Amino acid sequence: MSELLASARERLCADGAANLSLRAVARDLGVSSSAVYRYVESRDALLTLLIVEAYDAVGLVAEEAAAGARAAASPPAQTWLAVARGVRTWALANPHSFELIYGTPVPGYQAPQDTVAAALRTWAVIVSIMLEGFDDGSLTPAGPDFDPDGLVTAEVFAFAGMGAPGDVPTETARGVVRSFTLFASLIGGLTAELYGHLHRVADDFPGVFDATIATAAAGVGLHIDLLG
Amino acid sequence: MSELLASARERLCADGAANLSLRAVARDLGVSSSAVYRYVESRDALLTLLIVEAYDAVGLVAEEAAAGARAAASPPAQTWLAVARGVRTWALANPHSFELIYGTPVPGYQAPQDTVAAALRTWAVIVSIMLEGFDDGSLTPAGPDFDPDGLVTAEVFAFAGMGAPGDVPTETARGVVRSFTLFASLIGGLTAELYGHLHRVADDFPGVFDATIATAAAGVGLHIDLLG
DNA sequence: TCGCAAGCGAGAGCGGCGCTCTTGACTCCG
DNA sequence: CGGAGTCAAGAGCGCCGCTCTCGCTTGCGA
Repeated sequence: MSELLASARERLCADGAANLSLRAVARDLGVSSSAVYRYVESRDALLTLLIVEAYDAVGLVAEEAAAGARAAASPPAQTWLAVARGVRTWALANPHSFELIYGTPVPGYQAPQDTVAAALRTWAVIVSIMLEGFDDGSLTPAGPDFDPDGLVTAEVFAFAGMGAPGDVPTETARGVVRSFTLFASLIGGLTAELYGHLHRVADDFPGVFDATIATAAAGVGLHIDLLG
Repeated sequence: MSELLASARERLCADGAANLSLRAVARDLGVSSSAVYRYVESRDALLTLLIVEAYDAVGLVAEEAAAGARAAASPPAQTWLAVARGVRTWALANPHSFELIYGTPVPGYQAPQDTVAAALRTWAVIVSIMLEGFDDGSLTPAGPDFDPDGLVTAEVFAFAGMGAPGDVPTETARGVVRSFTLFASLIGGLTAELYGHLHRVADDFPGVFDATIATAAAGVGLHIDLLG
């Protein structure tokens, strides 16, 4: 079973998610195609396993980057930059895994509950950075005013340890909503780079990525220093 | 040929890009599968045609939204909001077309020159809004300082009518780089919403989208009024 | 020690796919 | 009337996901 997953990972790296073939994995293992079905229910189930692995991998990368930055006493803004750079490095090294989770969903669509827990790890890192910014007062949003009521689910506030939505100060709730911009700029920036939308547009990809992340973060209120 | 494209569009809407089958299109047309190869070289070539159509469609939507906002004498920030909302509406109505251009590239990768011209339409809209902001002085970036030298290609400055990179003032060049954040937040926000990353996180999808766009735009220097 | 059940893999087979090649019908023009 | 060109159909190749049946092995209770 672990051999099967290893072989599938390899195939994924080589051919991409769309071309991942159960028969090819079976051939790699020197086994008949039907034998694979003893271990995995279907091709989609195999993909789901790889999706969970990918979520865990990117979550781990984000956690480690954040921990490293905090160990160096970085302010929240620099911690976020470190996380974003870490995720980018991972995505460039594992483009097919990135596709798997942030690209087009392959089947009709699914999202079994297993994937949700793994996906939360990255969100947790973002939330923790926002909270850190609230606490040390370095969070000074340039972002717009808006009414945050009803935008996000109660689960999110509970997840961030803020209690019921009614108990959350308006400015804090706005901060939570704004944190989506961190996520969106990260996914969007990586999508643009990996899928060729910067072709003939950007020359210095890491530089453009940093600038994109830092500009979006400035709207959120995290002022990243790119010159230091 | 036009019937073929129409049928392919229909199949795309129904089944998605990954499941678009040349044989199915042929069946819809009441024609043998081999007959389709008279008109289109391969499945990928058919997809490329649809990709160009999608780029043109989203470009047109963006242009019309910008024109409408300008006709109403909106400031650049509100024009950008109108464009983003227009693109979102289009993406929700045509999710498979959105996937085609901003999702995972289906084949190895290609990007024939045909697609580049169509893709530029959307960039042109973004650039025009930025220039408008420069001109009327409403562009006040909260974004970080960085050295913009060498980040973007000379083509971009030429495309924006700014001449050679050496002639562009540093702050203007920074603005051009920052405009990538508009693009990234748009793609990232839509990716997150369409591909289920806001599941159990956001309640009010249009509201979260607006807030995301406006927050990122604030970093760029376009201050969108969401309350008015 | 024997017998049986459970687990496992191989192979054949189904329908569908992209794509190619041959064959035959139809049209147009010298 | 006859050749040339255009077009579609059909068969066929190798691939895919998936199912089913059939043997082989293993292990365990009698």
